[in-house]
Amino acid sequence: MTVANTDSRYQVIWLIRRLFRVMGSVADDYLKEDQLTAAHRAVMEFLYPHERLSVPAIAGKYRVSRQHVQVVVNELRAIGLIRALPNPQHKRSALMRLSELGRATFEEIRRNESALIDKVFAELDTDAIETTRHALQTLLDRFEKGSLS
Amino acid sequence: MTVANTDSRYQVIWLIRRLFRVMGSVADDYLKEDQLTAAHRAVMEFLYPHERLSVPAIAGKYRVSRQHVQVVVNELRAIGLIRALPNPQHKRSALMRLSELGRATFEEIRRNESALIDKVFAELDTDAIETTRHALQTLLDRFEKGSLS
DNA sequence: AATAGTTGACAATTTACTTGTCAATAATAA
DNA sequence: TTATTATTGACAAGTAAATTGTCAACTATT
Repeated sequence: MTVANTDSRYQVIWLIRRLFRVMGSVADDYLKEDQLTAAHRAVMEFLYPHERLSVPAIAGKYRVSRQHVQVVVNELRAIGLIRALPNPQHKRSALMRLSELGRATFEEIRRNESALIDKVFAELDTDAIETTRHALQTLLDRFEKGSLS
Repeated sequence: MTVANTDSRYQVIWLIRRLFRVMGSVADDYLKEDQLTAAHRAVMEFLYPHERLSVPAIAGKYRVSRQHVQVVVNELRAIGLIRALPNPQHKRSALMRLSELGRATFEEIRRNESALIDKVFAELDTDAIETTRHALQTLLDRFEKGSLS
């Protein structure tokens, strides 16, 4: 036998790559309406559930360099989507949270995404989606645990 | 209600993004051993099942610019992983296929990936994986059909 | 034969980051 | 307390993987 034949597991990995690419191009279209990038959106995603996080904390969660998150956060502050709160734990490192405008903008982004999600998930039933979600979460846990040890 | 609460469908999308990121950093590690990039690997993937494709044909499948594929293909030819065959349909645009070395190299890459796949999929049973594969394939079809219309 | 489209090559640009450095501030150990 | 070490924000430079633009050589269409 040469190589494990293209089994379902391998295809899952390949599909994730393809999906990311095609999703990226679709998602960027409606983000551009607000002059935002995927990185802006990702930071807002972390802050949306009423989180107050410092820049280094976001970088830790997003697994991206602190300096890059700093730039993205500064841009979001400059256009008023994020506000800084004093950090009782640390005088230099303020906590970030979404402004009212930021929440509204993110919710608008989510509404656009929801419409798209309704379309692309239309053929799949609840059980299949939940199984998929659980499988992907398991994979992510394994990748993160395994690759960083 | 403000925005659809983070349901499974939404999490599936989010997980695909996260997985792509973490997979990329892992995958690049073993590709580097052969001095290859993800783009080289992707082109080889298209050619592996004994396909003979012109550069524009690969670009169409990979959904990447023709010019970029051209560069990647040229590099693969330069290091002997790909060979050009005359194209009966088109004199200028040769058909590309993996060389023996190319096939062997790609199979080696696959073996490395298989070892990793065994680890990360260990906790998931066959049914869950197949359900996930089918769901992701459906999503990809929908995204590709929907976004380009 | 004339015109329009495709292809390979090359260059410039863009995007989304990383890495490096520095001074200011904070945390920790003596 | 003081000395030392680590963290943070700001800025700069570099990088990888792509895109877009252009051109001449070919190929297809009418």
